[in-house]
Amino acid sequence: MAEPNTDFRSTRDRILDAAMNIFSAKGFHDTKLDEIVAEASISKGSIYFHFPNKEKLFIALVDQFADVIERRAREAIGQEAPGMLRVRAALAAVLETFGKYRLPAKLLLVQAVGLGTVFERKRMEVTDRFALLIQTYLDEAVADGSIAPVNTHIVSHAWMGAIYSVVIQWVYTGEPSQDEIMQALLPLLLKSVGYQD
Amino acid sequence: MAEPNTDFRSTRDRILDAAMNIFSAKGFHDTKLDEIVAEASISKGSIYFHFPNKEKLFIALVDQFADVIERRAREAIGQEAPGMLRVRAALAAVLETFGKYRLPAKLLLVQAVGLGTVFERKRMEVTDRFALLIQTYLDEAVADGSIAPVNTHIVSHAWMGAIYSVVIQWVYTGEPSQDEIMQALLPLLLKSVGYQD
DNA sequence: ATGACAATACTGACCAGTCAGTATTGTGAA
DNA sequence: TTCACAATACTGACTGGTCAGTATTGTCAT
Repeated sequence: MAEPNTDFRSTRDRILDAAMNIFSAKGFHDTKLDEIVAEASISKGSIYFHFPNKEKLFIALVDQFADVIERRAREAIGQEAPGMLRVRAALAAVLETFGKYRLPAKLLLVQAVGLGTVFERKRMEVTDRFALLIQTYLDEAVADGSIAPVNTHIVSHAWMGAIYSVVIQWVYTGEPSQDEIMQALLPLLLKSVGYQD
Repeated sequence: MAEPNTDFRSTRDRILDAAMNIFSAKGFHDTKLDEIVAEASISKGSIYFHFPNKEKLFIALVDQFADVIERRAREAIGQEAPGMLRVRAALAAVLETFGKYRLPAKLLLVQAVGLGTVFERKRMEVTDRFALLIQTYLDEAVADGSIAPVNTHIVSHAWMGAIYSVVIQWVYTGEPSQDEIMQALLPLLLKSVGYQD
């Protein structure tokens, strides 16, 4: 009865892949588990073997991607001297990572918004995690005199929002290109705290 | 049989009020029409007398608020001389309006995101409307030399995102205060295009 | 033969939307 | 001013499709 498994990825990974494709395209509520089943060529029972429910499956995807972004940002930072260069490197890493992973970006920035309270908490947690990362290094830059004092809490959230919205725009329309974004957005953000390359 | 109507607002307005309260708190999918019915003290049929379906009711609220914001921004602009002062006035007006209307702000910036294609189009339409407004006056400011040339398309979207995300943060936590936002965010945005008060 | 994993048919709670009927208000003819 | 009728506004019990989650049985590697 069971087809021989000609696809050597584990069932769990195939579920995650298919779920990413469909969730990111159609959103949480408009995605039927049966669609994921079809796309992944697995069985519905398998989903419930690997994940407790639809919600947790979705959140697993969000967490997965949030981890990737944060790891990349931290790696980029690690190679830079303290101060504003670190902030710059982190921003560039985040932008690059969003650019490299369109679907996860859309999942996190669009599809994970506006679902009930449970998801909202998760999304705030992720957003705050990034904002705090930025804020930390901004504070550092203020402390060592790279930039003049600013409300780093507001700045970090404003930056996140700016990045999010330009990335979302790009995810939907493909415009502006990643290059343009990098060349226009990065200086814009840095200038906003009075820093010039 | 019918209770005497001691509430003189029209039924339609009561539906809109209740819908705003509940949609903005719980999101589209987690809001049951029966909850709106209870909150508004009307009948389910009335909703369908005044609105074709749940989706259109939600969108009516979004449109209503988008109109308010745009009108206020245009009013603020009308009283300013051309150039960067107009941009500044529009930003201030938008921020102030978001501040004054917490629930609609949350509806538009959070609850209207990540619902399927229909809503997404509406949300992009609204966002683009604002972004274009800003972009127009930014272009004006570039033309008359108030600021140096920039990619006004990216700038306007980045600004929208920055405003959105700080406002969302404020909607959820009440922090930072509107005053702080005004005093930190406005200069930040203006500085990002090289303009000093 | 046992346990990990997979396939499929099935269930039932849920809830948007319906509709036949009632109430209220408006109109205009006698 | 009153009655007949119409148009509009509102009611709430009911329905039917949907889909997350489950039960059951099957398979295969060790």
